Amino acid sequence: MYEPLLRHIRNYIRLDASEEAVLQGYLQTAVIGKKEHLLKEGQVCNASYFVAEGCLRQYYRKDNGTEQTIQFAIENWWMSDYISLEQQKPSAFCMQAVEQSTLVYIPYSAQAALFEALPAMERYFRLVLQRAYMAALTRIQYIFTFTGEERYHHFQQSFPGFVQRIPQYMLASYLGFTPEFLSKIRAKR
Amino acid sequence: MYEPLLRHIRNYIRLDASEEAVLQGYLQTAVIGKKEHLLKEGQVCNASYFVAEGCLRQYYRKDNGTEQTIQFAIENWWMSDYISLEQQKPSAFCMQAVEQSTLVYIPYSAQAALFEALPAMERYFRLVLQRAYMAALTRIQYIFTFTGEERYHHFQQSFPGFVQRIPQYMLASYLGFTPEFLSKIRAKR
DNA sequence: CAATTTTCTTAAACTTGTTTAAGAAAATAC
DNA sequence: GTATTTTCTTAAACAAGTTTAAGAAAATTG
Repeated sequence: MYEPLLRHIRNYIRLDASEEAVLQGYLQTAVIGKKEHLLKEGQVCNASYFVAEGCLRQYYRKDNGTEQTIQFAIENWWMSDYISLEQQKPSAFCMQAVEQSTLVYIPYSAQAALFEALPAMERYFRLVLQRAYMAALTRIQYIFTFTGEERYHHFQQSFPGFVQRIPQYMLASYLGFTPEFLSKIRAKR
Repeated sequence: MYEPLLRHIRNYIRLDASEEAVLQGYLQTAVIGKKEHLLKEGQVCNASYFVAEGCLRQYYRKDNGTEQTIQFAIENWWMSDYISLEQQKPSAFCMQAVEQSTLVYIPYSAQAALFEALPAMERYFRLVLQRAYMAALTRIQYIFTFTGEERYHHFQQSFPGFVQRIPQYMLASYLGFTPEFLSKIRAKR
């Protein structure tokens, strides 16, 4: 169950077998069903989640009532609302399973002790966050550089197969347009 | 010269006086004039820069020749292309001083040794990157939730005075629209 | 301070994507 | 396996923001 995460960590830092055992002492696992929530707006986020299998999304509700997806997390991605987590304040976001998902997570209550016990994990998360940050900037770049249609085709090429896993309205909002417009794009082909 | 950075670090971790002295051994400072570049597209990024005074921006050139600003860094912000830095590959971005700026920076050549000498700095950068990542996600949220005009007014309220420090075409591209449209917005008042 | 370059403004025609509303197709629940 | 809910499609009128082009105002340079 922990193996996907351990494999991911090994790409960034070296932990010996005893350290990996210590790490597992601070982790929890969970299987969450489709459409179940890990976090609802107004709640305090109390863990960082690693997707071992499945898919999560982070979204919020706009004034007009529609849901705006701001991120997906597929296999080997971490997801959390780090602002809410770090400051223990209510989140503006929701986190939901797009499909049944297997998660490994660090409860907020265990986080500080984990970093004390295994300082190398600070580096791991520094590098994970560096990547996530750069991915977010790249996304901003795409939003400003390409039209909605171009972003859709690019997404489809970058994550072939993934488009089939999620409802189109979620993808449309992630790409920054309406489901109606996505239908229009698809009708062209 | 190092004081603004040391003050910033003290918000996140504790370093004693001797550790702060060690830290300074890995840092460099520079004063850079308006419009000078720290990085041009195609070059490998070779440092992370902390703005002690002044303002930097990160941008790239779109196909149509216009410059798209993706980030500003004002006092107490770090800026780098972490992808280019970490992988030592050519950057897609440019980094430029918007006004004369005083910088403290970590040369890539010193980075690994700094983290070995002061592991607490791993935590500092983990937290700095966490914030930067969340700021980028919040920005994506704003882009999708508000119209250009709303984003302009919101930016003006969030950073009063800053709007006066930068050319309008830079702000327009940061906010995701043309300078002509910004003129239109301003004409309304 | 005169000359040059950079930045800002205005306006009309145009493009991209939204809104509204209705029906069709899939998926899920009972 | 029928009923219900969820998701997807179509189309027309509309809104937000772009493009093009020209001139005006500021800032910078010599």
